[in-house]
Amino acid sequence: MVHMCFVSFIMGEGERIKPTIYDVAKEAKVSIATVSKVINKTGSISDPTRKKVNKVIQRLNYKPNVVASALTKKQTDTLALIIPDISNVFFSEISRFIEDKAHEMGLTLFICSTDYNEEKERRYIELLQSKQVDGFIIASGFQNIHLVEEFHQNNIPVTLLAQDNLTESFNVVSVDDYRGGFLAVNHLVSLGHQNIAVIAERVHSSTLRLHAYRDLLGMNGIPIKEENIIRTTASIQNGEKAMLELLQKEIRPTAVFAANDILAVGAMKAARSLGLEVPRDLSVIGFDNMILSTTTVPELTTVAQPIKDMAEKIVDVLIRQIKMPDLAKERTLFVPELIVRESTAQPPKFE
Amino acid sequence: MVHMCFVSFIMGEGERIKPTIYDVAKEAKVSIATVSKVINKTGSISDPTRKKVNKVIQRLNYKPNVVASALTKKQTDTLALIIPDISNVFFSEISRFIEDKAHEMGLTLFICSTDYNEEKERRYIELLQSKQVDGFIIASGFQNIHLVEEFHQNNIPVTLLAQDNLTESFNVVSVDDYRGGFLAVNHLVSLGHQNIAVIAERVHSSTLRLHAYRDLLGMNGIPIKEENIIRTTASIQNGEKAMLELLQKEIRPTAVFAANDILAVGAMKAARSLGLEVPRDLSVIGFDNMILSTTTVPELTTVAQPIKDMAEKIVDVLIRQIKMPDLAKERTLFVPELIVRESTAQPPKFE
DNA sequence: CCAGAATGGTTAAGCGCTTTCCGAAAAGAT
DNA sequence: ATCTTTTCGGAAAGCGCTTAACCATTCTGG
Repeated sequence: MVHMCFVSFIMGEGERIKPTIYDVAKEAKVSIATVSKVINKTGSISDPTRKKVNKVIQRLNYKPNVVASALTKKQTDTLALIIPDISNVFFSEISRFIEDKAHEMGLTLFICSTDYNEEKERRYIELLQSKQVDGFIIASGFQNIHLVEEFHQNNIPVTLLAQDNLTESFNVVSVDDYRGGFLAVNHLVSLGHQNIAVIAERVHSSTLRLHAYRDLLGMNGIPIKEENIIRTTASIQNGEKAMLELLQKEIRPTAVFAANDILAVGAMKAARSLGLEVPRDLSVIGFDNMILSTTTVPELTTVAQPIKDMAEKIVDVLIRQIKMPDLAKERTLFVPELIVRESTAQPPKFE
Repeated sequence: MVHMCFVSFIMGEGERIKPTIYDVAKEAKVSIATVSKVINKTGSISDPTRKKVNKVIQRLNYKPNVVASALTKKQTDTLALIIPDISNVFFSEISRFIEDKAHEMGLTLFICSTDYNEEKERRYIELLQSKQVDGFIIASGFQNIHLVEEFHQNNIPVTLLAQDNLTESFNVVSVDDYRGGFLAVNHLVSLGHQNIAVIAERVHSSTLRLHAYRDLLGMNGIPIKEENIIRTTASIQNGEKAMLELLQKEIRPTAVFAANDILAVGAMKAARSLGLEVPRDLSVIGFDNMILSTTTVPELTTVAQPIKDMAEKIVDVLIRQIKMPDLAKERTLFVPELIVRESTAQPPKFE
């Protein structure tokens, strides 16, 4: 008799209906409250009844319906991660670390790609609010920061990843972009480069990296030529196009600082297509230290972000904010690291 | 008076409480049933009341709680995508297409990385069942297919992506791996290669590609040397290691078929580290046509999968299965395409 | 031996929605 | 003018769970 399955589990077509907490309670001859308590390890339940209930749970293969529990607890244990594009390696790598950390903390993640598109941003944000996610992580590249401020004011927990905003105070974790830009350009300058171009994205973090570029050139008495600075969006093609344009100049740059590795790869392709050799004729430095930077020939010199640490930190910060909404907001800046590989060298000598 | 916000929306600390359907109903002086009907466009509601209700919804900035509606409708409009690793470009690219298609169909996606690890697979699957996802997409690389069979028998919709299984009948969409392997090896053979190595993953799809290799060599009267075949898992390092080993032989292969682009990139690195030039000394062909294959020097010849079409097809199939569970299962095979770039050439001539 | 404190378990309300069933009113048919 | 439909909207049950409040034991110490 022990393993008999009772009638309510068999339907017309032989379809199995999922057991509910009521079924478990009935089988174990206790109330649903008791079952709930053993599942959640709350209240005080004696050892015998706990075992009894657990046995029934096993036998019926009962899985609590967390939709129902989310409704009562007003908490879904679900986070939303909003990024521009999961197929961009930078975001997929960091997403992976965020997923792992979230999962470790018992949370599940919706990952949504918004393509730098305000309409998609709005649609996803509304949808995810409807889905009652417990908090949002907004990654760099989010366009309509105003949207975020909106629900920030409604006390919905948000943290910003590699993205800052001055009009409202958010929790943010980021790499120190200024410092990263500094490291990159300083590397080029100390190799002897004077004519350094920049290909940067049109996002805030790139702007900070660009500030470092200007300041550093200034500190070294190197004149800044605006036509050496191109802003675009991250893609290999765009990097290539930008570099082609930069190499078109009468006096062409001997080095280029690409604000991320994708653009750097494009730059290398452009150089190659013009018959230039990297790093002999052109030094290239990237940013992010993505897997890409080790697959190029020559391998790419770049600036690494500690994305695993950043990922874990941002989940921690978000969870803290969910639990204690009134805590003061904080910014955490991680320090980047220069990774010297093969794509940078001294500038060619002209007599 | 029009924009007055009523008391229940202001709490002690100035915190706003989300309005519920009751608040809308009260404000609009209708029943909650009516509000529900205008939101879902069900039942029959006169134009004036519909407008009235919508106006209140606007004013209160009401967003339906889909957790509650999921509980009553027993449907979460959420899908689970289980892959080995989102930071692997192949999976992040295909995930992106799946996300887009799912979103277009009104569904949200949980993307979960299981690292070829049975324990993680089990944990995620159980969690997601608890979260009441409407269906699963299981991508290639899933280890414990037995787990899947289990809930397949519980009538939980599952479709397999680029993964087949013979013991149970699932809906599957995949590329025609055998044909893809055929295209790749045939390309090498017709360039004149006789000594062709293979680096393959330990997954079913790679096995099929390997079958094509064997059959094709057989058809061309080329003897198959088992020591030319290495099986490993996908990573640049593993590709490199495998290639190094293959190049250690007395008579070394003149070409290698890597079962995916990641391994191919590793193979190219190995060749380069031994001072060999691709394709002059070694032809390399990959599989998948990932973005990686255009960033290498030389660019990688590979076999492309129509991943966008596959992604769209698989969510269509899954949705169909969710709606009509009793339909017969089907396999959809997409045909791959050879993309010739720079990494393959005729074998070196020896006199 | 009994008041008071633990301990172990139950009852019942309620989370925010969907949906069936029903009744009233309006519209059409005779 | 009366009867039948149709249209519109409401009442209420219920989805599967959590939790506050409560009650019944058993345990403790004076």
